[in-house]
Amino acid sequence: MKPETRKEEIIRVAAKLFKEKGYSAVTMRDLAKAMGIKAASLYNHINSKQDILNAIIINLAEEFTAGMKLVQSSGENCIGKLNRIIELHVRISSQNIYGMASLNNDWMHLEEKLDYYQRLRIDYEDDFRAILKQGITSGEIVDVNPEVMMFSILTTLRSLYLWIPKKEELNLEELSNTLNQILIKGINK
Amino acid sequence: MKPETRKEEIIRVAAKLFKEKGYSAVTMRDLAKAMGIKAASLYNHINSKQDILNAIIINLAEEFTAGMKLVQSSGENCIGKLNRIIELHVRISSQNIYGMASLNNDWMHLEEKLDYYQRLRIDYEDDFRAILKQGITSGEIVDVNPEVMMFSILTTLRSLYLWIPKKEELNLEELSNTLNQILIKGINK
DNA sequence: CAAATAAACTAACACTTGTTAGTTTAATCT
DNA sequence: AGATTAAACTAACAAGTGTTAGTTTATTTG
Repeated sequence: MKPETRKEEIIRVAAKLFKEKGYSAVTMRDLAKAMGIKAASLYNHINSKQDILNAIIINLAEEFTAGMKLVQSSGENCIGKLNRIIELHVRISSQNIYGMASLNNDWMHLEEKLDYYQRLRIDYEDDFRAILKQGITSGEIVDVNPEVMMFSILTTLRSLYLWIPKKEELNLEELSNTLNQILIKGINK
Repeated sequence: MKPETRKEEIIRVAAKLFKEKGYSAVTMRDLAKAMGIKAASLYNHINSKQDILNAIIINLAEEFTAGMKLVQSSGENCIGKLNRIIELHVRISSQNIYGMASLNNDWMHLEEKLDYYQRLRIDYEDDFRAILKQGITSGEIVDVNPEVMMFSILTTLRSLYLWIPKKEELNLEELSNTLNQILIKGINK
């Protein structure tokens, strides 16, 4: 593990502040104070406030996309793929508690990167939906509206960051298993 | 139905803008432009930007609290109460698509009303948890970690506002039924 | 018609915003 | 030791912020 650069440190601290107050409510002076320096000094390391948000969100979105591609090529059946998607979200969310807040709540402030983010998001949902539909066709899962199924599962998974920090006693493997029971058993035939 | 006052109209339009960009990113000049007047004119009707947010969030939070009290006194069994809670969220969310965004994403900017809001929220979750635990004790629902169950169900219900507007073809009763199948069948014995 | 009221307006305020320019300090390389 | 570089600093900017004061306009009421 190479040590964190100053730029990475700024982005990490920014993500924490963005989670607490949202991107728009965090000023560069707030961020500087949290770093123990003056606002102008931040610009030795980053180009703009906007670039910090871009880095946080796009890195995460690409990580989810890469994870989905692995799931698709895993050769598992539908239920197995859904299990893997749950594990994917549990892992990324637990490693990026702060960044996930920006991904969920501040993506609309992306500006130049907005179109690219939305493309990744739509593709991810298309891939997810395809897995569900294939599972319905093959008779693996119950024939319920796949949009509602996807919404229910994805919303829960996308909000894990809100909840994981409150439950230190629960280990992540146990969390994956419990979510699997709750989210998947209800649609498994 | 009495006609909407100018103040109510401002709050309604503000909620819409808050959903699109978040409370902090919406300026009083943005709101005025959306109303077709100048920013200063808003103050003939409202006391402050803060008061608009308070009105949006606290009204909704109290509506949820009142709904939960009705569910508690309904005399239904655990599964029946959970069904009613789903219907409660579907109803309130579909009637307050914009306000629900503020409730979920901008509650941290409440200031004076923050403690009161958090009290309502904690009480609501305590009531919800009590229903689940009682269901586990009575053998009505599966013995899975009730925290994870509650998180999964509540997160989905709290995010309905994101999704209802995209699915005009799905009527609300059908939505309640489908959610009931997905969220509850997985924990029903 | 006169008076009262609701609701808009213009102008301005004190403060905060992201960012730039230029400079100083301390550590690292040759 | 001298040169380079990383990373902080002070000072300032132009624009935007929520809000207030005082005024005008149009509608409603007595």
